[in-house]
Amino acid sequence: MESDLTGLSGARTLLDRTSTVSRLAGALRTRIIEGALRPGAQLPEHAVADLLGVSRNTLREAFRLLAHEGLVVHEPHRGVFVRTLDAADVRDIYTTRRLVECAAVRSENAPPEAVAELRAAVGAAQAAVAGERWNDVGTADLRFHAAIVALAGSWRLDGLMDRVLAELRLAFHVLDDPRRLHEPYVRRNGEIAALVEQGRTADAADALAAYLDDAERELLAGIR
Amino acid sequence: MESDLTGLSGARTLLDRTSTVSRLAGALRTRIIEGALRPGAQLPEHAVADLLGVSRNTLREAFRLLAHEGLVVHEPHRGVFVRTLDAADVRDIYTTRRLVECAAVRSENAPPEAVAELRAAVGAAQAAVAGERWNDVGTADLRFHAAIVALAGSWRLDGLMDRVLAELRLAFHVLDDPRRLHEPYVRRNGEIAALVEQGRTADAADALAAYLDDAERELLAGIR
DNA sequence: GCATATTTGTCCGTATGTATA
DNA sequence: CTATACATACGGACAAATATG
Repeated sequence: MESDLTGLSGARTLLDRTSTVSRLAGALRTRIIEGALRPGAQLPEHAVADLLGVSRNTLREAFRLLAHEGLVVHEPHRGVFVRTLDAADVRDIYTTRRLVECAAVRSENAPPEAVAELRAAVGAAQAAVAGERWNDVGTADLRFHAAIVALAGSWRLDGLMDRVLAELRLAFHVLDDPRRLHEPYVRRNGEIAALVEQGRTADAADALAAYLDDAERELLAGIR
Repeated sequence: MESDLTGLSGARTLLDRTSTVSRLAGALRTRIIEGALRPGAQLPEHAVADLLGVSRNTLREAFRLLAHEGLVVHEPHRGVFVRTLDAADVRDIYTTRRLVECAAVRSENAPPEAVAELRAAVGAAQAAVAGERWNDVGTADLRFHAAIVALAGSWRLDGLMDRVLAELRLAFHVLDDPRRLHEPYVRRNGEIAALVEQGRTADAADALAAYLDDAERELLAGIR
């Protein structure tokens, strides 16, 4: 198994204030979801602790958090690895997304902030597409879907789904063409946002279900 | 990934192969869920580590897991405390439950095991009521609702909701009368199970929604 | 299949900072 | 305000498991 730590260079400056474990987990989480640390890469305790200037004990606490989030896997006596999602994981994530997102979009009295956030996420995605910043397109896409979940008005549900969507980014990183993955969905996000704004929640739920089916199919095809 | 086909993995082997941190977290989780450690109680590192015969570093790793599950709260430089749920938490949990459980019960091709588990949970609850083991009644109740979620067929969703239901037990422990809390719901669980078995999923979802509304109301009244 | 090196798992001691009586 | 207790974080140690030659 490879032990590629290139995504950790220059990390030291990010670790300045607040709790060391939180900052450590945050720094690793950012590098994982942005793809700097690729799925399958091992994170040896000694090497990572030295690189980031923390003790092994502190690093292990951060690893526990990330393992609990599903971003890394802890293999006993073997070490910590960036999670690699398989086809079953992708199917499972989309089963969860279909259930939660389609139910959330039907919510009766959705928070106005969440509706506004929908529109904002669509705008960010369009801007990212115009600038050909494909990683940002993916970020805006997931931001849109986090806003969909927020329509339900439960911050607990928001937190749960944030983690599921973060996991999903692990699947993005094993694909070759980031453009083909996200670009067609930006338009569909806009259509769903419009339906929500018009109060046509049932239509929005149908559009969302079709969206998720297509996205799952394409992702599964890309994963092989 | 673990495929143990030997059938020889007895308790000793199992204990040896699980990490101290996992067992530690499990022990603490059990004590919190069962109410032996009451909401608001502090868990001083040194005392708990000595009591359970582990090092503080190991204990801190377990604390990180439990904090991530929401069973304890980590207050900077003050320590970890068993979580105390307020009314907003209860409302939030029930918003999540309503969305997820009512959607799950409508699932088209639910796994047969989950349907069987529904019936088994109802039986366990009835037996616990007969034996006046009120804590077990609560356990069986949550087991029933975990089975409801399992109808959706996503083990990721199962894990998310398991944690939400575990959190909910924290609210039970601040109430006085455990009997009045759970007993009336055992019958309603049985009715919901019957509706699911008959394929009347829409009726089951309605009954479930009414159940959750009542339970939330009663819990909020008890919390004051 | 064996011996060795590496890494993880766990523990301890300690220095420092923070909150509280 | 001082004193005390506790959390935070570090570094070193050693056994056990795993990887390597």
